[in-house]
Amino acid sequence: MKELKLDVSYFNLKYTLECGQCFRWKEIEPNTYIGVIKDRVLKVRQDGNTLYIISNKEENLEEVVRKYFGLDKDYEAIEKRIILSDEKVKEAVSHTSGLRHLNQDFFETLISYIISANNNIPRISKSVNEISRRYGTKVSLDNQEYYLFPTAKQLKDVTVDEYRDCGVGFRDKYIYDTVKRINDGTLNLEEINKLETPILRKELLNIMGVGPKVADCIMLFSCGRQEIFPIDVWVERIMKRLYFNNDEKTTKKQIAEYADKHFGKDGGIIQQHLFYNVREGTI
DNA sequence: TGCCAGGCCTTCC
DNA sequence: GGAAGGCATGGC
Repeated sequence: MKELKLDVSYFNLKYTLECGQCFRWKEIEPNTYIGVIKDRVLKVRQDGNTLYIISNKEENLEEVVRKYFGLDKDYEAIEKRIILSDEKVKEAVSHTSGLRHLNQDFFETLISYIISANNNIPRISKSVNEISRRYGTKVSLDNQEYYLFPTAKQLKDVTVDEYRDCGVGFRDKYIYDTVKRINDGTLNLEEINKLETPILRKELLNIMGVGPKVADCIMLFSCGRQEIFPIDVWVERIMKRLYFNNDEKTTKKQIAEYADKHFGKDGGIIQQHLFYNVREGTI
């Protein structure tokens, strides 16, 4: 099996894969992760400024990896720009330089973030993995078996109760309804992905189980809308503390307006740095 | 035991 | 359009 070797800079594999944006990567040894993406399984190791990658599928491997990890995006410029926002952002980025947005599959991200509502990351991972194990295509790497996240078509006969058995809880009916809409054509992800952000957001909000926070995560992590600033309980907490004098009465709307005004088009990546740091206790 | 987790839906005003 | 309550489930 051929190993792909790529030079990177302003890239940190650990921060990128452990910042909560993805649910299907596992660290098997320090700086080495195995994960399943859209159509293949990858083993990725970072050693300094080099990535070493093997996959069960070598076709277009470099292209797929570059796109998934955003390797062609100028993160040097992005980081140098965002640390000028203010001292708090600068402090956060100093702990998590190299954190990048992934470009994930739209459908998988949609379902994963429906599952994320009022949930915790380990359990989200468990549910997504279980849905994949039951209904996804089997692939193998290094004599180990993995499962791709299923397509909507592969899920077309799955019942509400069967989703419940995957550990998704009350979100079972939302997943069922979403899959059904995709299969009957009333929801077309490729089409809505072409829409301008405010209209795309509206379309996502029409999906059962998708509210403002989930819609924002989907747009940021799988639709390339880098200005989006999702506000979950962690981000709400840290924003209140850093920018609103810990005032309990601060609303999400005020936080969103602050982020839009001060972080602008870099909102998404700043949010990721804040999220990672507040959960680690480093800010 | 009770609270929390990358919130959302329904109901009611 | 905004506030309150319910919601599956596992970890702490």
